[in-house]
Amino acid sequence: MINETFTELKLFSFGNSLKKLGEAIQRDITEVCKNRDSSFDPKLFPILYFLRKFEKSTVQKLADYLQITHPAVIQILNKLKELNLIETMSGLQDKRQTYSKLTKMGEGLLNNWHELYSDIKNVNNEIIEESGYDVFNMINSIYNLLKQKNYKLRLDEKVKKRIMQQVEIITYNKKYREYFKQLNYEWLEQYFFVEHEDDKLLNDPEKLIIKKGGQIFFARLNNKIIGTCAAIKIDKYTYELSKMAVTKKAQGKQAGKKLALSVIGFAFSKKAKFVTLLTNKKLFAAINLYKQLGFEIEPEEVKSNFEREIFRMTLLLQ
Amino acid sequence: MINETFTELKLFSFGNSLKKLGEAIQRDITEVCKNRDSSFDPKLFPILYFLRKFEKSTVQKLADYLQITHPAVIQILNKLKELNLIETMSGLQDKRQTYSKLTKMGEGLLNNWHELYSDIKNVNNEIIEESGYDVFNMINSIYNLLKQKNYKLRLDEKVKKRIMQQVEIITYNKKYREYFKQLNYEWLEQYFFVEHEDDKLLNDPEKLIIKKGGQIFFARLNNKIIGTCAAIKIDKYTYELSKMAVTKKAQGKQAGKKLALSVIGFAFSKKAKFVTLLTNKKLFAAINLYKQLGFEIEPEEVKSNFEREIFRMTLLLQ
DNA sequence: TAATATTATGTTAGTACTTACGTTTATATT
DNA sequence: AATATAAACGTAAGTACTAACATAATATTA
Repeated sequence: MINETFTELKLFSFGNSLKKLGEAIQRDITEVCKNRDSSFDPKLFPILYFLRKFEKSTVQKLADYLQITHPAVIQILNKLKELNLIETMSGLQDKRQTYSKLTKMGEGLLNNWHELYSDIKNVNNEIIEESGYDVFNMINSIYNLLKQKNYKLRLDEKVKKRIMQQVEIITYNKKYREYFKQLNYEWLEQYFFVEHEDDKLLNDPEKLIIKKGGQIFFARLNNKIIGTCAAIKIDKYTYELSKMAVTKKAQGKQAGKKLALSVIGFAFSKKAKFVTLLTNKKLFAAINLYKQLGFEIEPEEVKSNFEREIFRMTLLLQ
Repeated sequence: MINETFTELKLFSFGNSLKKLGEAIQRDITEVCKNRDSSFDPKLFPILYFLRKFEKSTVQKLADYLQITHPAVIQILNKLKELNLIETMSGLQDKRQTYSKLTKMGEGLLNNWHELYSDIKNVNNEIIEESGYDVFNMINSIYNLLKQKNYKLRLDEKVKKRIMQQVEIITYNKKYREYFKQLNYEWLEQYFFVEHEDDKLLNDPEKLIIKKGGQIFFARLNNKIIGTCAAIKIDKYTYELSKMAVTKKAQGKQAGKKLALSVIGFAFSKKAKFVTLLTNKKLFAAINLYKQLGFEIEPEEVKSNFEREIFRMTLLLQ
């Protein structure tokens, strides 16, 4: 029972599991090294090794190749300096740089350490081989996966998808009429102001939208109506996506996308050829959504009787 | 060129590589969570989750199942307490224990977090699946390998084997005669004192050992003689392993084992049936070595003319 | 039953990093 | 040439742990 819990949690914190395993191994190595005569410190080794191979190096170069931050490098370099294993000098051409190189003592120590270093490598190799897993390729492939598409993006996608699944779309029903008006008022008052034309439509949607062959959709999340959108019939071939409004509290939950998709679906089911809409230049998020769904901006800007800087977008249904 | 260096170092510090990968993933998760509305802290989650499932728990139980140390648990519990997410009470039967359980607020928060928790699990799962590696089994199998035979043991074996390979064994030669005496004096003076009987043998090994069909072996490491041991012929079937001495500076380098093996090999090549020796109760390390090589303690303790608490061990050659 | 060992928790200090920020120098842009 | 921007390094402080120690309660054993 407890093990099940643990397995579940492991998937949640598998980064931590990797970290802990790595730490356990490093701890063992450090402990073993400490108890040997020449007090080999495995933490210091990689930098010394690198300096032997390349004679001298700047801080940044060490940080890059050891894949640690530059303060970490500096802290190790300071220790090495205290132990007289390296010496540092500032760069000749570029005075910002600090070059480090091994002292005679450092080289000597490195030679002493070399055999223990090999032994440790052999033990690690033995463990990896015995485990039967290609640990290095695993590490690399996970690194690369995260480089291609970072964690944030992956999680954002998952969250959006989940929320979208939770949002239900329902069609018009008298008892929701007030929501149609309220949501649109909230939206209009936020961005513009409510005009007579709007008012008429919002107060009698049944007559002006439904009875004329259109439809009104509502988005529901946890039994609360959070958004609405209308499909208004223009002619046999054309429906207008209009009166899209999502309450501010529920933004980012993909309700708009789902509502728009419902309108498109409705038009398609009526065998229409076009879905068209009017939108305003400043509604960036909405415009992006429409583009994502395949709407294209009409070349000629339209002057409407609403006092807004608006233009038309149209989707061609196959 | 640099990449080669890096690959070599990676094998040396593969524990660190694992650790860094794990850290990178955890950092991403923590960052994403911080930027969400309800400031979900992934570090706090496992304990809350565990407490919901089991209602209450002691510190130790949490530490065991989360595989962290108890101070780590306490530090997280303190944070949870500050946030009023848990409350603690000391155990009723066992007053040493401290039980923690969720508050109403903790439960509520956990419910809020639950969906994001699932999303994170899904992302992790996605990454693991995309990588194509069975990461969890890998982690487990490495843990188990280290449980079966810990790192220290593995490394000790490697070091011993390497050093043993470096120690050469050579047979008697006039120019080494002084070493035979010196090394034994050093050893005798450390543990006992040099007696007349010893002195005779050490001063004329050629006459008293070699000419009587025995042999004297020397252990050489980096062109320095570090140990010696004699095979003294007792009769046609029996050789005595005697005058084993390894300089203190070179102890732990398996020279003793290699010398003993040389004596056994010598006796075997002479078609002997027994190798026997006298040793003292207080020489634990030596006794262990002899046991390891197959020597068995003779049941009756022997009174020798040396003033020591000694007994005989014998190896039966097949 | 007293002495000793073990267990459960708490505390402190250390470790091996990190992030955040500041300073100096170099490079690009206007 | 003046100025903005960026890079390299250094420092300080934080983080998420650990090891080591201390203390009190409980269990075991002579």
